[in-house]
Amino acid sequence: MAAGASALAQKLSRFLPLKPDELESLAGLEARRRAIPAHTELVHERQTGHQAFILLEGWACAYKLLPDGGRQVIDFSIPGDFMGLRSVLLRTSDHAFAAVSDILVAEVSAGQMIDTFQRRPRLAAAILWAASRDEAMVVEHLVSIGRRSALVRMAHLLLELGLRLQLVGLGSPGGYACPLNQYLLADALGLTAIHVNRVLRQLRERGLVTLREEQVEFHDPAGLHSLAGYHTGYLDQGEGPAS
Amino acid sequence: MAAGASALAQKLSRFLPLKPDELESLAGLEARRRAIPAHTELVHERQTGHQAFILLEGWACAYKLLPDGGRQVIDFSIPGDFMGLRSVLLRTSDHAFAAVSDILVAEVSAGQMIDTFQRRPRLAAAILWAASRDEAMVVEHLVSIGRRSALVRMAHLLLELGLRLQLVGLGSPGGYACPLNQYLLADALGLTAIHVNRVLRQLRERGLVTLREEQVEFHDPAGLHSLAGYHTGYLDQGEGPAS
DNA sequence: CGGCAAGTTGAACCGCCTCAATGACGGTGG
DNA sequence: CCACCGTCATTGAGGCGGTTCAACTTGCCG
Repeated sequence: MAAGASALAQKLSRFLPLKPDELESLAGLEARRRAIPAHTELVHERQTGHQAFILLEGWACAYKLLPDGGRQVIDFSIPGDFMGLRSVLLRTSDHAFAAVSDILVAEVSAGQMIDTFQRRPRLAAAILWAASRDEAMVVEHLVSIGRRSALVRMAHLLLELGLRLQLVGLGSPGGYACPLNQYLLADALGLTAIHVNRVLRQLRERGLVTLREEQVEFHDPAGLHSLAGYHTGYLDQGEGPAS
Repeated sequence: MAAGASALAQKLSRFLPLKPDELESLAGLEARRRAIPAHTELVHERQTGHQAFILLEGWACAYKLLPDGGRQVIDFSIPGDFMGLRSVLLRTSDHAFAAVSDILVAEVSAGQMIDTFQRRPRLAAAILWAASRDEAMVVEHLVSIGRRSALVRMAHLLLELGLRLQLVGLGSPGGYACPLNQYLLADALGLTAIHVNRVLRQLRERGLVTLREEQVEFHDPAGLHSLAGYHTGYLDQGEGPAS
């Protein structure tokens, strides 16, 4: 893989080494770029219009709002992630997207997607693999919220984000830059910001992990894995074709 | 659509009216049938071997087990649902499947799937639409567990199952047959069976809905919708092609 | 300097859990 | 035929995890 390849190209190459013509098609999907400032809503819930985004730089999140004003963050998007791929087939978007930090995205129309899928089946398979992996992450998230304690949930999330970032060349085993504040973490984990604060304190006091000044630092990765009961199976960190 | 068509054919036809040759291919996917008794595990977590199932009759559930013995049900499968579609691309299944009642399934190999996708692009789009819809349901489920009270969660689940069943010709606006016991509901909603019991009692005493002898009866659909803050957008109950 | 967003901490409350027990039902074997 | 069992539903009492409300701090920016 060429140096300087996009985060998405890096990620897909883990599943399937991409050929020059496939990389070219991928670059075509990433051509129509747009910078978006932090805290902007890209897509609102139930928005029609079939287009997806590829996140090139920065962090975003997918979420749903509730009638009572509450918010549930479905997942966080990092460079190399598709956003809104589902709305290419569904009539409307089933959730909203917002920029967490300043971000750079590529807009992809439904037509472009379908065209690429027909002309580049291997690339299509790789993109569907990535989408399946994202789905598996949502499922793991659901399990977290349903059956794990707040402490374990937080540990799990911080570990998962670390692994995902490493796959696209951001972050290291020791930590990573993380623009998420405690409100966002709370809405992701189904907690209040206040309790997130207490949970982070516990993790810090146990010498496991620190989140300070937008930086996550793992002090005891083994201890954290053990606390979180973490196994990476669902992430399928690609070691060649699955089939 | 022909009378007596499979539940899956009924469902897909809502998205895209299927042509005879497409219905034939679909029937081909549903040909290799197998009866499975209740409470049997079809696929265990991290199972390799790329195959999917189409549920033809009965109910099943997808779930993950936790180290502490807990269980989180990801979703329930009803006739016309695919199970394990994701494991066609992912190296291993990211969760387990079990039969809730006695069921009848069709086994579909990864090769068969890929072959059908290449030869019948319209059918492929319809199947991906159904898969996107399933994903949207998992997302809604996540929102429920993360941000809704136990009472609202339960109301939401019972309503959603009702709508899904109606789409494949099972159940009516007044209710439906439901083989789920309180333990299963608890593991789906992130509660204990004991609390499920109390929640069901509340719903009953408020005159909204009853679950007795494997039968759900809606006594006040409007009141239930209002309590659940239910809107059907994410279900995309198909009224013709989306694109 | 004043204002706002984000983080931190304490105290009281409550939704849901845990532990414990009881009842209803169908199946099974003596 | 009935004693026995396992499964499921039901109910009570007490406890804990996480919420709610209410400060107070810190840092940033105009």
